[in-house]
Amino acid sequence: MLTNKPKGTNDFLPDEVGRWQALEDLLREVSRLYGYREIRTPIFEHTELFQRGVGETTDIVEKEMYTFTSKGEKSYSLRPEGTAPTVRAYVENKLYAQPQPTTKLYYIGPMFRHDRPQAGRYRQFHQYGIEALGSDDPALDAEVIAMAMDIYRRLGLKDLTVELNSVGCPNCRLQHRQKLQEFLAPKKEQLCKTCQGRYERNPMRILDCKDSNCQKLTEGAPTIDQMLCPECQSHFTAVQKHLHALEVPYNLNSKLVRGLDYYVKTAFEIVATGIGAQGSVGGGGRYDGLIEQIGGPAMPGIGFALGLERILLAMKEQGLDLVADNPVEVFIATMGEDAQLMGSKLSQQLRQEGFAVERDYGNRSFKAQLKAADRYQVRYTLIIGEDELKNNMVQVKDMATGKQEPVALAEVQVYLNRNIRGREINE
RNA sequence: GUGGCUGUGGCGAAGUGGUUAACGCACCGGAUUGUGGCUCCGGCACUCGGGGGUUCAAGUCCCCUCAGUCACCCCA
Repeated sequence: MLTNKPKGTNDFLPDEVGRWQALEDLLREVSRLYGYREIRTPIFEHTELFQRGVGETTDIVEKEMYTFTSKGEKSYSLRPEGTAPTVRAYVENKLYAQPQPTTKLYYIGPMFRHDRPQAGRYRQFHQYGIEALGSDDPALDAEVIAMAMDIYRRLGLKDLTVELNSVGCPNCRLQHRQKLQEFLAPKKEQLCKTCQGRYERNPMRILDCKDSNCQKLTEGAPTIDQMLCPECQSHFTAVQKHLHALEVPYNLNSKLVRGLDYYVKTAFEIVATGIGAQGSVGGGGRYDGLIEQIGGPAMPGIGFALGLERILLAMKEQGLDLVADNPVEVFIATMGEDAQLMGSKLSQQLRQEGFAVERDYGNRSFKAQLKAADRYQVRYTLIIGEDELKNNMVQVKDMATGKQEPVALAEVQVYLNRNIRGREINE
Protein backbone atom coordinates (compact mmCIF):
# COMPACT_ATOMS: atom_id res chain seq x y z
CA MET A 1 0.00 0.00 0.00
CA LEU A 2 1.40 3.32 -1.09
CA THR A 3 -0.64 5.24 1.42
CA ASN A 4 0.55 3.91 4.70
CA LYS A 5 3.74 4.65 6.42
CA PRO A 6 5.87 1.98 8.05
CA LYS A 7 4.60 0.63 11.34
CA GLY A 8 5.66 2.61 14.36
CA THR A 9 6.54 5.78 12.46
CA ASN A 10 4.73 9.10 12.55
CA ASP A 11 3.92 11.98 10.28
CA PHE A 12 4.11 15.23 12.18
CA LEU A 13 1.69 17.70 10.67
CA PRO A 14 2.26 21.45 10.87
CA ASP A 15 0.24 22.06 14.03
CA GLU A 16 2.17 19.32 15.76
CA VAL A 17 5.50 20.50 14.43
CA GLY A 18 4.94 23.89 16.02
CA ARG A 19 4.81 22.10 19.36
CA TRP A 20 8.00 20.19 18.58
CA GLN A 21 9.85 23.30 17.60
CA ALA A 22 8.87 25.01 20.82
CA LEU A 23 10.10 21.99 22.77
CA GLU A 24 13.35 21.92 20.83
CA ASP A 25 13.86 25.62 21.43
CA LEU A 26 13.55 25.06 25.14
CA LEU A 27 15.96 22.12 25.06
CA ARG A 28 18.54 24.14 23.20
CA GLU A 29 18.17 27.00 25.62
CA VAL A 30 18.60 24.82 28.68
CA SER A 31 21.59 23.15 27.02
CA ARG A 32 23.19 26.53 26.62
CA LEU A 33 22.59 27.41 30.26
CA TYR A 34 24.35 24.25 31.39
CA GLY A 35 27.22 24.61 28.94
CA TYR A 36 26.33 21.94 26.41
CA ARG A 37 26.94 22.38 22.69
CA GLU A 38 25.20 20.52 19.92
CA ILE A 39 26.74 17.65 18.03
CA ARG A 40 25.20 16.01 14.95
CA THR A 41 26.23 12.52 14.03
CA PRO A 42 25.08 10.25 11.20
CA ILE A 43 21.73 8.51 11.39
CA PHE A 44 23.52 5.20 10.76
CA GLU A 45 26.80 3.80 12.01
CA HIS A 46 28.86 0.64 11.66
CA THR A 47 26.94 -2.10 13.39
CA GLU A 48 29.96 -2.98 15.52
CA LEU A 49 29.78 0.39 17.22
CA PHE A 50 26.51 -0.57 18.86
CA GLN A 51 27.47 -4.20 19.38
CA ARG A 52 30.57 -3.19 21.28
CA GLY A 53 29.25 0.03 22.76
CA VAL A 54 25.72 -0.81 23.82
CA GLY A 55 26.46 -4.49 24.44
CA GLU A 56 25.95 -7.78 22.61
CA THR A 57 23.50 -9.15 25.12
CA THR A 58 21.21 -6.15 25.28
CA ASP A 59 17.75 -6.35 23.75
CA ILE A 60 18.59 -3.33 21.66
CA VAL A 61 21.42 -5.05 19.89
CA GLU A 62 19.99 -8.55 19.98
CA LYS A 63 16.67 -7.90 18.38
CA GLU A 64 15.83 -4.25 17.88
CA MET A 65 18.31 -2.82 15.42
CA TYR A 66 17.63 -1.94 11.82
CA THR A 67 20.71 -3.49 10.30
CA PHE A 68 21.59 -3.58 6.62
CA THR A 69 24.51 -3.99 4.32
CA SER A 70 25.05 -1.59 1.49
CA LYS A 71 26.42 -2.75 -1.86
CA GLY A 72 28.32 -5.59 -0.30
CA GLU A 73 30.05 -3.29 2.12
CA LYS A 74 30.12 -3.68 5.85
CA SER A 75 27.11 -3.98 8.07
CA TYR A 76 25.45 -0.76 9.12
CA SER A 77 22.72 -0.03 11.63
CA LEU A 78 20.31 2.83 12.08
CA ARG A 79 21.24 4.35 15.41
CA PRO A 80 19.13 2.94 18.26
CA GLU A 81 20.50 5.44 20.77
CA GLY A 82 22.72 8.49 20.88
CA THR A 83 25.49 7.84 23.34
CA ALA A 84 27.63 5.42 21.33
CA PRO A 85 27.65 7.65 18.22
CA THR A 86 28.45 10.72 20.29
CA VAL A 87 31.33 8.99 22.03
CA ARG A 88 32.53 7.65 18.69
CA ALA A 89 32.57 11.16 17.26
CA TYR A 90 34.30 12.43 20.38
CA VAL A 91 37.05 9.88 19.95
CA GLU A 92 37.30 10.06 16.17
CA ASN A 93 37.63 13.83 16.23
CA LYS A 94 39.90 13.78 19.26
CA LEU A 95 37.76 16.21 21.18
CA TYR A 96 39.48 14.98 24.34
CA ALA A 97 42.51 16.98 23.20
CA GLN A 98 40.60 20.24 23.48
CA PRO A 99 41.52 22.61 26.28
CA GLN A 100 38.34 22.21 28.38
CA PRO A 101 38.54 19.58 31.07
CA THR A 102 35.04 18.30 30.37
CA THR A 103 33.42 18.23 26.98
CA LYS A 104 29.69 18.81 27.17
CA LEU A 105 27.69 17.77 24.14
CA TYR A 106 24.02 17.42 23.33
CA TYR A 107 22.14 15.87 20.46
CA ILE A 108 18.57 15.84 19.32
CA GLY A 109 17.09 13.68 16.62
CA PRO A 110 15.51 10.43 15.54
CA MET A 111 16.48 7.01 16.86
CA PHE A 112 15.32 3.66 15.54
CA ARG A 113 14.35 0.46 17.27
CA HIS A 114 12.37 -2.41 15.88
CA ASP A 115 9.87 -2.92 18.72
CA ARG A 116 6.17 -3.58 18.57
CA PRO A 117 4.76 -0.08 18.84
CA GLN A 118 2.41 0.97 21.62
CA ALA A 119 1.58 4.11 23.56
CA GLY A 120 4.79 6.10 23.90
CA ARG A 121 6.86 3.61 21.96
CA TYR A 122 7.67 3.97 18.30
CA ARG A 123 10.10 2.48 15.85
CA GLN A 124 11.31 5.90 14.86
CA PHE A 125 11.30 8.05 17.95
CA HIS A 126 13.13 11.16 19.00
CA GLN A 127 15.56 11.74 21.75
CA TYR A 128 17.33 14.67 23.22
CA GLY A 129 20.42 13.67 25.12
CA ILE A 130 23.51 15.12 26.74
CA GLU A 131 26.93 13.65 27.30
CA ALA A 132 29.53 15.11 29.67
CA LEU A 133 32.86 13.57 28.90
CA GLY A 134 36.05 13.73 30.93
CA SER A 135 35.01 14.03 34.55
CA ASP A 136 34.09 11.51 37.23
CA ASP A 137 33.13 14.14 39.78
CA PRO A 138 29.95 13.08 41.57
CA ALA A 139 28.89 16.73 41.51
CA LEU A 140 28.52 16.28 37.78
CA ASP A 141 26.29 13.24 38.22
CA ALA A 142 24.02 15.28 40.42
CA GLU A 143 24.04 18.24 38.07
CA VAL A 144 23.10 16.03 35.14
CA ILE A 145 20.09 14.69 37.02
CA ALA A 146 19.18 18.17 38.19
CA MET A 147 19.40 19.41 34.63
CA ALA A 148 16.98 16.78 33.43
CA MET A 149 14.55 17.76 36.16
CA ASP A 150 15.07 21.41 35.33
CA ILE A 151 13.87 20.70 31.79
CA TYR A 152 10.71 19.00 33.03
CA ARG A 153 10.08 21.77 35.50
CA ARG A 154 10.35 24.45 32.81
CA LEU A 155 7.87 22.50 30.74
CA GLY A 156 5.50 22.53 33.68
CA LEU A 157 5.49 18.77 34.18
CA LYS A 158 4.55 17.51 37.60
CA ASP A 159 4.57 14.22 39.47
CA LEU A 160 7.80 12.90 38.07
CA THR A 161 10.03 10.74 40.18
CA VAL A 162 13.74 10.12 39.92
CA GLU A 163 14.64 6.49 40.43
CA LEU A 164 18.27 6.29 41.45
CA ASN A 165 20.73 3.47 41.82
CA SER A 166 24.39 2.71 41.56
CA VAL A 167 25.15 -0.30 39.42
CA GLY A 168 28.76 -0.34 40.56
CA CYS A 169 31.90 -0.72 38.55
CA PRO A 170 33.06 -3.88 36.74
CA ASN A 171 34.73 -5.03 39.93
CA CYS A 172 31.75 -4.83 42.25
CA ARG A 173 29.54 -6.08 39.47
CA LEU A 174 31.61 -9.24 39.14
CA GLN A 175 31.32 -9.81 42.88
CA HIS A 176 27.62 -9.19 42.77
CA ARG A 177 27.14 -11.43 39.81
CA GLN A 178 28.77 -14.32 41.61
CA LYS A 179 26.79 -13.82 44.80
CA LEU A 180 23.61 -13.49 42.83
CA GLN A 181 24.21 -16.66 40.89
CA GLU A 182 24.96 -18.49 44.13
CA PHE A 183 21.71 -17.20 45.56
CA LEU A 184 19.66 -18.14 42.54
CA ALA A 185 21.32 -21.45 41.74
CA PRO A 186 18.89 -23.60 43.75
CA LYS A 187 15.89 -21.76 42.28
CA LYS A 188 17.09 -21.64 38.74
CA GLU A 189 14.57 -24.13 37.42
CA GLN A 190 11.65 -22.12 38.77
CA LEU A 191 12.59 -18.90 37.01
CA CYS A 192 10.76 -17.83 33.89
CA LYS A 193 12.26 -18.87 30.58
CA THR A 194 13.91 -15.57 29.77
CA CYS A 195 15.37 -15.35 33.24
CA GLN A 196 16.86 -18.81 32.91
CA GLY A 197 18.67 -17.45 29.91
CA ARG A 198 19.65 -14.35 31.84
CA TYR A 199 21.15 -16.46 34.59
CA GLU A 200 24.35 -16.99 32.68
CA ARG A 201 24.41 -13.98 30.46
CA ASN A 202 23.19 -11.11 32.59
CA PRO A 203 21.86 -12.22 35.98
CA MET A 204 21.36 -8.64 37.22
CA ARG A 205 18.46 -8.31 34.87
CA ILE A 206 16.60 -11.05 36.74
CA LEU A 207 16.15 -8.60 39.62
CA ASP A 208 14.29 -6.36 37.24
CA CYS A 209 12.00 -9.08 35.86
CA LYS A 210 8.33 -8.18 35.90
CA ASP A 211 7.21 -11.76 36.25
CA SER A 212 5.61 -12.03 39.68
CA ASN A 213 7.05 -15.47 40.30
CA CYS A 214 10.54 -14.26 39.51
CA GLN A 215 9.99 -11.30 41.79
CA LYS A 216 9.09 -13.66 44.58
CA LEU A 217 12.13 -15.82 43.94
CA THR A 218 14.45 -12.84 44.01
CA GLU A 219 13.21 -11.60 47.37
CA GLY A 220 16.18 -11.31 49.65
CA ALA A 221 18.61 -11.68 46.79
CA PRO A 222 21.82 -9.71 47.15
CA THR A 223 21.42 -6.34 45.46
CA ILE A 224 24.25 -4.36 44.04
CA ASP A 225 23.98 -1.56 46.57
CA GLN A 226 25.00 -3.95 49.32
CA MET A 227 28.12 -4.92 47.47
CA LEU A 228 29.61 -1.75 46.14
CA CYS A 229 33.35 -1.43 46.43
CA PRO A 230 34.60 1.42 48.63
CA GLU A 231 35.18 3.71 45.68
CA CYS A 232 31.75 3.17 44.14
CA GLN A 233 30.16 3.48 47.55
CA SER A 234 31.74 6.81 48.30
CA HIS A 235 30.93 8.08 44.83
CA PHE A 236 27.31 7.11 45.28
CA THR A 237 27.15 8.74 48.68
CA ALA A 238 28.62 11.91 47.26
CA VAL A 239 26.11 11.96 44.41
CA GLN A 240 23.28 11.78 46.91
CA LYS A 241 24.83 14.52 49.01
CA HIS A 242 24.93 16.78 45.99
CA LEU A 243 21.38 15.90 45.05
CA HIS A 244 20.27 16.96 48.51
CA ALA A 245 22.15 20.20 48.12
CA LEU A 246 20.43 20.79 44.79
CA GLU A 247 17.12 19.86 46.38
CA VAL A 248 16.38 17.14 43.87
CA PRO A 249 14.19 14.46 45.43
CA TYR A 250 14.78 10.86 44.41
CA ASN A 251 13.90 7.28 45.27
CA LEU A 252 16.65 4.80 45.86
CA ASN A 253 15.83 1.78 43.78
CA SER A 254 18.31 -1.03 44.13
CA LYS A 255 16.55 -3.02 41.43
CA LEU A 256 16.95 -0.37 38.77
CA VAL A 257 19.08 -1.90 36.07
CA ARG A 258 19.55 -0.12 32.85
CA GLY A 259 19.31 -2.14 29.69
CA LEU A 260 22.50 -0.84 28.17
CA ASP A 261 25.73 -2.51 29.16
CA TYR A 262 27.88 0.59 29.35
CA TYR A 263 26.42 1.98 32.54
CA VAL A 264 28.54 1.98 35.70
CA LYS A 265 28.02 3.59 39.08
CA THR A 266 25.21 6.13 38.81
CA ALA A 267 22.09 4.97 36.96
CA PHE A 268 18.82 6.83 37.00
CA GLU A 269 15.46 6.90 35.35
CA ILE A 270 12.75 9.52 35.40
CA VAL A 271 9.26 8.13 35.49
CA ALA A 272 5.92 9.75 34.78
CA THR A 273 2.52 8.33 35.57
CA GLY A 274 -0.49 8.42 33.34
CA ILE A 275 1.09 8.03 29.93
CA GLY A 276 0.54 4.32 29.57
CA ALA A 277 2.81 1.44 30.27
CA GLN A 278 5.87 3.21 28.97
CA GLY A 279 6.29 5.57 31.87
CA SER A 280 9.95 6.37 31.55
CA VAL A 281 10.38 9.86 30.14
CA GLY A 282 14.12 9.91 30.51
CA GLY A 283 17.07 8.08 31.89
CA GLY A 284 20.79 7.89 31.95
CA GLY A 285 23.87 7.23 33.94
CA ARG A 286 27.60 7.09 34.09
CA TYR A 287 29.63 5.14 31.55
CA ASP A 288 33.24 5.42 32.62
CA GLY A 289 34.58 2.55 30.52
CA LEU A 290 32.82 3.35 27.25
CA ILE A 291 35.25 5.82 25.75
CA GLU A 292 38.08 3.38 26.15
CA GLN A 293 35.91 0.53 24.93
CA ILE A 294 35.30 2.42 21.72
CA GLY A 295 38.98 3.04 21.21
CA GLY A 296 39.65 6.32 22.93
CA PRO A 297 41.60 7.18 26.04
CA ALA A 298 40.43 5.94 29.43
CA MET A 299 38.13 8.78 30.31
CA PRO A 300 34.93 8.87 32.31
CA GLY A 301 31.58 10.06 31.02
CA ILE A 302 27.97 10.53 32.00
CA GLY A 303 24.79 11.44 30.21
CA PHE A 304 21.06 11.09 29.87
CA ALA A 305 18.46 10.92 27.15
CA LEU A 306 14.89 12.14 27.10
CA GLY A 307 12.16 10.74 24.88
CA LEU A 308 10.51 13.65 23.13
CA GLU A 309 7.33 11.77 22.21
CA ARG A 310 6.89 10.76 25.83
CA ILE A 311 7.48 14.27 27.09
CA LEU A 312 4.80 15.55 24.74
CA LEU A 313 2.54 12.70 25.81
CA ALA A 314 3.03 13.50 29.48
CA MET A 315 2.38 17.17 28.82
CA LYS A 316 -0.82 16.38 26.99
CA GLU A 317 -1.86 14.16 29.86
CA GLN A 318 -1.29 17.03 32.28
CA GLY A 319 -3.11 19.55 30.12
CA LEU A 320 0.02 21.45 29.14
CA ASP A 321 0.68 22.74 25.68
CA LEU A 322 3.42 24.45 23.76
CA VAL A 323 2.24 26.77 21.06
CA ALA A 324 3.92 28.39 18.16
CA ASP A 325 3.10 31.90 17.01
CA ASN A 326 0.30 32.38 14.57
CA PRO A 327 2.12 32.25 11.26
CA VAL A 328 0.02 34.48 9.01
CA GLU A 329 -0.16 38.17 9.84
CA VAL A 330 -1.80 39.88 6.88
CA PHE A 331 -4.37 38.77 4.33
CA ILE A 332 -4.95 40.48 1.01
CA ALA A 333 -8.44 40.31 -0.45
CA THR A 334 -9.07 41.64 -3.92
CA MET A 335 -11.94 42.18 -6.34
CA GLY A 336 -11.34 42.11 -10.04
CA GLU A 337 -8.39 41.22 -12.20
CA ASP A 338 -6.54 44.51 -11.94
CA ALA A 339 -6.91 44.51 -8.20
CA GLN A 340 -5.59 41.00 -8.07
CA LEU A 341 -2.45 42.08 -9.90
CA MET A 342 -2.06 44.90 -7.46
CA GLY A 343 -2.56 42.48 -4.61
CA SER A 344 0.18 40.21 -5.92
CA LYS A 345 2.56 43.09 -6.16
CA LEU A 346 1.70 44.34 -2.70
CA SER A 347 2.05 40.94 -1.12
CA GLN A 348 5.57 40.60 -2.50
CA GLN A 349 6.50 44.04 -1.21
CA LEU A 350 5.19 43.29 2.24
CA ARG A 351 6.99 39.97 2.36
CA GLN A 352 10.22 41.77 1.55
CA GLU A 353 9.41 43.98 4.47
CA GLY A 354 9.15 40.91 6.72
CA PHE A 355 5.41 40.39 7.01
CA ALA A 356 3.81 36.98 6.62
CA VAL A 357 1.23 37.57 3.92
CA GLU A 358 -1.44 35.21 2.65
CA ARG A 359 -4.08 35.52 -0.03
CA ASP A 360 -6.72 33.45 -1.74
CA TYR A 361 -5.93 31.65 -4.95
CA GLY A 362 -9.20 30.26 -6.21
CA ASN A 363 -10.41 33.56 -7.63
CA ARG A 364 -13.30 33.15 -5.28
CA SER A 365 -15.96 35.52 -4.14
CA PHE A 366 -14.98 38.43 -1.97
CA LYS A 367 -17.02 36.97 0.82
CA ALA A 368 -15.14 33.71 0.59
CA GLN A 369 -11.87 35.60 0.72
CA LEU A 370 -12.81 37.34 3.93
CA LYS A 371 -13.87 34.04 5.35
CA ALA A 372 -10.45 32.68 4.52
CA ALA A 373 -8.82 35.70 6.16
CA ASP A 374 -10.83 34.94 9.27
CA ARG A 375 -9.66 31.37 9.31
CA TYR A 376 -6.04 32.41 9.08
CA GLN A 377 -6.71 34.53 12.15
CA VAL A 378 -4.80 37.43 10.69
CA ARG A 379 -4.67 40.75 12.41
CA TYR A 380 -5.34 42.80 9.30
CA THR A 381 -6.96 42.21 5.95
CA LEU A 382 -5.99 44.53 3.14
CA ILE A 383 -8.88 45.12 0.78
CA ILE A 384 -8.35 46.19 -2.79
CA GLY A 385 -11.27 46.86 -5.15
CA GLU A 386 -11.92 49.17 -8.02
CA ASP A 387 -12.23 52.29 -5.88
CA GLU A 388 -9.02 51.59 -4.04
CA LEU A 389 -7.25 50.83 -7.27
CA LYS A 390 -8.36 54.10 -8.75
CA ASN A 391 -7.17 56.08 -5.73
CA ASN A 392 -3.94 54.17 -5.11
CA MET A 393 -5.00 53.04 -1.68
CA VAL A 394 -6.19 50.03 0.27
CA GLN A 395 -8.73 49.49 3.00
CA VAL A 396 -7.03 48.12 6.10
CA LYS A 397 -9.50 46.10 8.10
CA ASP A 398 -8.76 45.24 11.69
CA MET A 399 -10.20 41.75 12.00
CA ALA A 400 -10.65 41.89 15.75
CA THR A 401 -12.67 45.09 15.84
CA GLY A 402 -14.13 44.91 12.35
CA LYS A 403 -13.21 48.52 11.74
CA GLN A 404 -11.40 49.57 8.64
CA GLU A 405 -9.68 52.65 7.39
CA PRO A 406 -8.23 53.77 4.08
CA VAL A 407 -4.46 53.86 3.82
CA ALA A 408 -2.45 55.15 0.89
CA LEU A 409 -0.65 52.36 -0.92
CA ALA A 410 2.71 53.94 -0.20
CA GLU A 411 1.86 54.10 3.50
CA VAL A 412 0.83 50.47 4.01
CA GLN A 413 4.28 49.37 5.13
CA VAL A 414 4.50 52.18 7.61
CA TYR A 415 1.04 51.41 8.91
CA LEU A 416 1.76 47.72 9.41
CA ASN A 417 5.12 48.36 10.99
CA ARG A 418 3.51 50.69 13.46
CA ASN A 419 0.56 48.47 14.31
CA ILE A 420 2.03 44.98 14.12
CA ARG A 421 5.66 45.55 15.00
CA GLY A 422 5.11 48.58 17.13
CA ARG A 423 7.88 50.48 15.45
CA GLU A 424 8.09 53.71 13.51
CA ILE A 425 9.90 53.91 10.25
CA ASN A 426 10.44 56.99 8.16
CA GLU A 427 10.96 56.88 4.50
C1' G B 1 7.90 -12.56 18.96
C1' U B 2 2.85 -13.30 21.90
C1' G B 3 -2.10 -11.63 23.31
C1' G B 4 -6.67 -8.24 23.75
C1' C B 5 -9.65 -4.52 21.31
C1' U B 6 -11.03 -1.73 16.94
C1' G B 7 -11.77 -0.67 11.43
C1' U B 8 -18.78 3.12 8.48
C1' G B 9 -17.71 10.16 4.19
C1' G B 10 -11.86 14.73 5.90
C1' C B 11 -12.84 13.93 11.49
C1' G B 12 -16.25 12.09 15.47
C1' A B 13 -20.21 8.74 15.41
C1' A B 14 -25.47 5.88 14.98
C1' G B 15 -26.95 1.72 12.35
C1' U B 16 -31.85 -5.65 16.63
C1' G B 17 -29.91 -9.44 8.30
C1' G B 18 -34.40 -6.72 4.71
C1' U B 19 -36.77 -0.41 0.71
C1' U B 20 -33.07 5.60 -1.01
C1' A B 21 -26.59 4.15 5.04
C1' A B 22 -28.95 8.70 10.92
C1' C B 23 -26.62 12.77 13.22
C1' G B 24 -22.63 16.28 14.77
C1' C B 25 -18.10 18.87 13.24
C1' A B 26 -15.37 20.36 9.10
C1' C B 27 -15.70 21.77 4.01
C1' C B 28 -18.25 24.23 -0.41
C1' G B 29 -22.31 27.50 -2.10
C1' G B 30 -26.36 30.87 -1.00
C1' A B 31 -29.55 34.50 2.27
C1' U B 32 -30.30 41.69 -3.50
C1' U B 33 -25.15 44.54 -6.00
C1' G B 34 -17.69 45.05 -2.34
C1' U B 35 -16.92 42.67 3.97
C1' G B 36 -15.40 37.40 8.10
C1' G B 37 -16.53 35.25 12.93
C1' C B 38 -23.32 34.26 14.87
C1' U B 39 -27.94 32.41 12.53
C1' C B 40 -30.80 30.16 8.56
C1' C B 41 -31.07 27.34 3.81
C1' G B 42 -28.79 24.01 0.37
C1' G B 43 -24.70 20.66 -1.23
C1' C B 44 -21.15 16.86 0.18
C1' A B 45 -20.60 8.09 1.21
C1' C B 46 -22.73 4.17 -6.85
C1' U B 47 -21.11 2.61 -0.16
C1' C B 48 -19.50 0.55 5.12
C1' G B 49 -10.44 -1.48 5.43
C1' G B 50 -9.68 -5.63 1.54
C1' G B 51 -10.93 -10.69 -0.21
C1' G B 52 -13.93 -14.97 0.10
C1' G B 53 -18.27 -17.53 2.13
C1' U B 54 -23.47 -18.35 4.37
C1' U B 55 -28.42 -16.31 2.86
C1' C B 56 -33.97 -14.94 -1.31
C1' A B 57 -31.33 -10.68 1.22
C1' A B 58 -25.05 -8.59 4.85
C1' G B 59 -22.33 -2.50 7.03
C1' U B 60 -24.82 -6.10 10.16
C1' C B 61 -23.27 -13.71 10.57
C1' C B 62 -18.60 -16.93 9.40
C1' C B 63 -13.44 -17.44 7.53
C1' C B 64 -8.97 -15.24 5.76
C1' U B 65 -6.16 -10.90 5.18
C1' C B 66 -4.50 -5.94 5.93
C1' A B 67 -4.30 -1.73 9.04
C1' G B 68 -4.69 0.85 13.63
C1' U B 69 -4.48 0.61 18.85
C1' C B 70 -3.35 -1.17 23.76
C1' A B 71 -0.69 -4.66 26.71
C1' C B 72 3.34 -8.39 27.61
C1' C B 73 8.63 -7.83 26.80
C1' C B 74 12.03 -3.90 26.58
C1' C B 75 13.04 1.06 26.93
C1' A B 76 13.12 7.08 25.66
